[in-house]
Amino acid sequence: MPELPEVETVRAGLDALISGATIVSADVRRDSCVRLLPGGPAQFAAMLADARIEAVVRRGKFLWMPLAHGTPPQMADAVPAEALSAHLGMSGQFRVHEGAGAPAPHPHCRARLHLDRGGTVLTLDFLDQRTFGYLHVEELVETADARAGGAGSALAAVPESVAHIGRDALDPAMDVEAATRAWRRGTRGIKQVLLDQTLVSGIGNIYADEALWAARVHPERPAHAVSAAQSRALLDASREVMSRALVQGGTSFDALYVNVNGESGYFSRSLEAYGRGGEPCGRCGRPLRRAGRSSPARAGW
DNA sequence: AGTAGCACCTGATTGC
DNA sequence: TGCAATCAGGTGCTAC
Repeated sequence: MPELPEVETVRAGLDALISGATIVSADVRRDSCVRLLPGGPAQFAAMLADARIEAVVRRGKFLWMPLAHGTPPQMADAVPAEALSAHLGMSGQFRVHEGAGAPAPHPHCRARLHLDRGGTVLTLDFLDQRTFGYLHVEELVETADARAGGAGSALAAVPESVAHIGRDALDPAMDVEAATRAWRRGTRGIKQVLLDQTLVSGIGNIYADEALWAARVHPERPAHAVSAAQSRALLDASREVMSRALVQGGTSFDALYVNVNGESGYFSRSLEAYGRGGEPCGRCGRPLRRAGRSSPARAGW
């Protein structure tokens, strides 16, 4: 499943291939992959036509591409007000084909965008087997934390649907003290809190389990019973394991095949906890016990 | 306000 | 063999 490292791999791949390209047309092959607009998929396609993709940006697991329309003389100070946003859900993928004669759309292809990058024909397919992902065209809005962002963040605005999402674990502008303080409020199990994208974004089921294992904190421990030191250890562990995954995801990446398949195992050999219920713990050798719903397991903390 | 629970959807796997 | 139940999982909405 795509979590922060997988989505960042996709973002970097897309950015290299389609930034600066103009959208010629959009072909929505399954209406429900486009978020509700008053005019439906037709409006979606109309809003994209002739727009130029300025960049590919990410916060947590959310992706978006600020759009510029037309080429007015005063373009220099024109700030994109709109973006094509995307969420990969559980199974979303982007694939780019360069040149004319793109292959027939895959059965899971939900939308196909035709692009032009300086005269080169590009085909951008959005694939999504389980259909939890989506595409959307929406306004960019300023958020308080975007304005307060310190050094390192170029983010000035985020799509409306991302406004409630917290800065992600690898964002240099994230406020560590505020984040760990927020984590320790409330009665929910700490794993639930790690998965709450409004506090710190980007952490999903896999990396939550890995961080909990590394920091030796039980996933069902009430958040208020987690110490400040443990909370910082959890954040550090999340960053560390996601950084390692990102390096591996980034290396095995083919320029024209933007890989998003989080299950494809490039990092799975390194996992200590996720999906390992019943297997021996890498620290103590005792079997890992499943904890909670579909949570992996834990032993030896 | 904070939290639990469910809906959303499809393909693979398991059970009868 | 064939069909039905189960699972997987991120997000967003509703209800308590």
